[in-house]
Amino acid sequence: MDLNFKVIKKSNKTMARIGEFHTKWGVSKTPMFMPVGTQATVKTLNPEELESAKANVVLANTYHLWVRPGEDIVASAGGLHKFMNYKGGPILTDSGGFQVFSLADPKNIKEEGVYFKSNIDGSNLFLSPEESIKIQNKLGADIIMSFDECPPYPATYEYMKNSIERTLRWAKRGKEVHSNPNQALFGIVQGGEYEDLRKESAIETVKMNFDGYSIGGTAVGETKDVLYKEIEYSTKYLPEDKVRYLMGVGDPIDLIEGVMRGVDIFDCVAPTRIARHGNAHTRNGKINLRNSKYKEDFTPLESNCDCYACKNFTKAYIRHLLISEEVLGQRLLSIHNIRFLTKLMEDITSHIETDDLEEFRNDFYKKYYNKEVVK
RNA sequence: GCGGUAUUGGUGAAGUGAUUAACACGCCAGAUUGUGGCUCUGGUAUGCGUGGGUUUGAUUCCCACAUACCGCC
Repeated sequence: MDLNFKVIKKSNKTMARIGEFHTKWGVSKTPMFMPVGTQATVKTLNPEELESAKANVVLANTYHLWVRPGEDIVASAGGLHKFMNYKGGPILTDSGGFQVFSLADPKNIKEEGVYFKSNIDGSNLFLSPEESIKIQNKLGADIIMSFDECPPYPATYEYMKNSIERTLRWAKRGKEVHSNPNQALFGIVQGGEYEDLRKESAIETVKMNFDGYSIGGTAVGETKDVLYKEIEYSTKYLPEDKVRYLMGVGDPIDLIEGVMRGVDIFDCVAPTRIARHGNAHTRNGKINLRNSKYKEDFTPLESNCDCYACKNFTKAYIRHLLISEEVLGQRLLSIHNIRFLTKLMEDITSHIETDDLEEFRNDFYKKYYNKEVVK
């Protein structure tokens, strides 16, 4: 399915752009951050809370839903949206590629697919590109991903070359079996830190004419310099009129840098994971609410934030909840962190409008890290 | 009043006549990037009830005192 992506405004200074795409859930505006709901739920949050944090697209994971409860059960429920009662926007499913590679022994990555062990009971499982797409067809998300290999970092040039070529063959195999016309299918660019491989991967993937393009294999341990180059090496060879999705990146500064390099959408577990571990993003940096200095701090996480947590609760209370292991603490921080990133994307958008995103970046960086941008 | 037992960090406790007093919890701090994770990694008693004594050396042995608990009158 075509997402009818349109670029509304382009920066004259960077590759940043404002755009929108369309699904039956309406218009989705980019640049956008998508929270992750691996097991058909954004951990600790209900759909109303997601909407209150201005989430639009949410992610779910093919691997997890395949092993439990199984794609047939989700299909019987009427698809992911009905199963999880999410009406706030589109759902995107990851192919399972990333999970499989964290569970598989590298030598069990074969041409036909990947052999690995279940994280639940250790049983032997096999996932192929065709199977991944078929599962995603049944799960019924609006946007689905090709089954790719997410190579480790660092990987040798030889390894990476073989890997991207296999990922290209897998993309083709997946596309051939894709049978749900209501779903947009994305291809995934790989190639690690090697420009020529990113280029080859991008060009060959684009030739297959997907509904959008993902940039994968990033944020796997490389430095930020390398990450930004990987993004550039990829977006450079991707078409203007298709959505570009940088997978797994969610550090606030990386979102800005990504947009400046032409990325439209991002996802990341970080805002919800760090929330569950007691951390909150603020414009003045990340803070750990478990720290004793917040014991008597009766101010909100951020005084100018419009999220439910900031409008109703204090740091001292949230700290108390976290220390007492009350789940509301994790929930309030999750709401705040998601809203922090969706608000960041709104600010990025307005600075593309005024075409001064670099200044915004510098200012944000200075406040968040309490230092000047290096370079 | 007499007898017995006990007294180790914020808590529950282990332990030995002698290099850094175990472990757990708590507390303090850090990590976390297509979620195998309410997870992981660090730090946390200049001190073993108080005062004496024995000894080369005592938290560990002895004495007194204090406190607590349990018996008995």
